[in-house]
Amino acid sequence: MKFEATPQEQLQILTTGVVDLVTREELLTRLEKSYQAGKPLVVKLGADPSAPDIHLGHTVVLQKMRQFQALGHEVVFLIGDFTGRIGDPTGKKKTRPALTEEEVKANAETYKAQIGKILDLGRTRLVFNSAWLSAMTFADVLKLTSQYTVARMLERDDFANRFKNQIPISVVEFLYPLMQGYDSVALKADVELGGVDQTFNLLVGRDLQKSYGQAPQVIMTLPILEGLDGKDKMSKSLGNYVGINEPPDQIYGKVMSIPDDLMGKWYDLLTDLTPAQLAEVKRRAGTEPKAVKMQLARRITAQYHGEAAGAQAEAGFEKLFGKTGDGLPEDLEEARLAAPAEGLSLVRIIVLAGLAPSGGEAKRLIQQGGVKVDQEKQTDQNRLFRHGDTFILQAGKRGFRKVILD
RNA sequence: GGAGAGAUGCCCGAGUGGCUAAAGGGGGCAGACUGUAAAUCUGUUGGCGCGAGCCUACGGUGGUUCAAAUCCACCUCUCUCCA
Repeated sequence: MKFEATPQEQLQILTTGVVDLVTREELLTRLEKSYQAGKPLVVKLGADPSAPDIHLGHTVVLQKMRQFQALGHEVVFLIGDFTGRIGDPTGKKKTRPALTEEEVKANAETYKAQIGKILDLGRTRLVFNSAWLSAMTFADVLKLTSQYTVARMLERDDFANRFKNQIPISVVEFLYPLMQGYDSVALKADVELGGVDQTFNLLVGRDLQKSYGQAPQVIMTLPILEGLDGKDKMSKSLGNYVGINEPPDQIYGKVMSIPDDLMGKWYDLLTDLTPAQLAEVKRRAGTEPKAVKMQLARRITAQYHGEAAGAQAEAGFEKLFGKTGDGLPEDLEEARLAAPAEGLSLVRIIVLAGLAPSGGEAKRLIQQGGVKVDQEKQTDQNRLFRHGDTFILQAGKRGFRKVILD
């Protein structure tokens, strides 16, 4: 194949926004060779098979993948199903259950549907590491483990800290980086991408490739995106994430709720503004933070749902929270509930409508003044509603339902 | 293999026989204030029940007791020191 961009141009594009690059020279050399031979580079990205919800944090790396792809390289999306199938003992009590083959497949499909919003699926290779890992014999594993020392393993921050603080480290955990590194060997990866927290694992891949007689992969790490709380990295388990599959209103609203200090970074990592535009945005952030944040929310929403949806989400937001709005969301989710003859209490309705996980929680919401029916604050948790009643129920800041009692 | 320490609610952590659904902190949620921001203040934070109350819960199992997170036995797991 032929490449449009010269190696130098490619290098320029690919290295922007990258935290660590090991090494720049190697990358350039590979790009040159690939350019001359008309042979695309193999670019690897690994994914956890058990958490198929792609969120904005993942997109930082995926966007880099797309750049490689757009330049004509071969991107490989690797699903680490092997570890998923074995189960993960590190979680102590809640030992992650081993995923079945069906679950892995289902998750892979979910991934596909989502990464398709960013990558060109037709030119993305989807692979499972069980393909080679499950075929390894114990002797193969020993050979693999003999390539690394405990001291080197303990270089990883995570391990070093736990070791120092006397927190258990399972021996299998030492195998994970080796497995991940071996994936690079199996794929003959030219480049591996990951978040900065993956640096150690990516470096292991380099070492192993050398051990197995391959040229070591170039590694590129990208910044970690903080989640909605502005403190921790965005992750599903912390609940501070924005999934790219979420409805427009959700995405818009969630983005609006991030701390101001985070706006700059989100602009950097999640939008494709030019450096000049970014500078302008950051300058304005100090004086008109709300407008700048709304623009951010709109842009991000539009990326996954289109411009129209972005604009609509913004209008909905204004209606809901703006000074001129009526405090109601644009699209109310309906909850049709079957009402018995004696009626249904407010508490039950809140639970049945899915606005609270338990009756106790619903009562709390009412007691704390967080529940409204048709915009009126409710104080009687036992208030009865009957067959035929229709009203707008609000529980908490964000929970709205149009309730219809049949 | 030997000796010792430990396992408590989402997390950290107090609690050594009843007053303990379990102090305190963090986090979460709600309210006030705002820009669904931050900061601050207040409240709340196992489940069921309108309620009296009932159920579940302090690593696991069994036991002592009118009564156990607390005492005993065994088990599981973790850490430390020695070998």
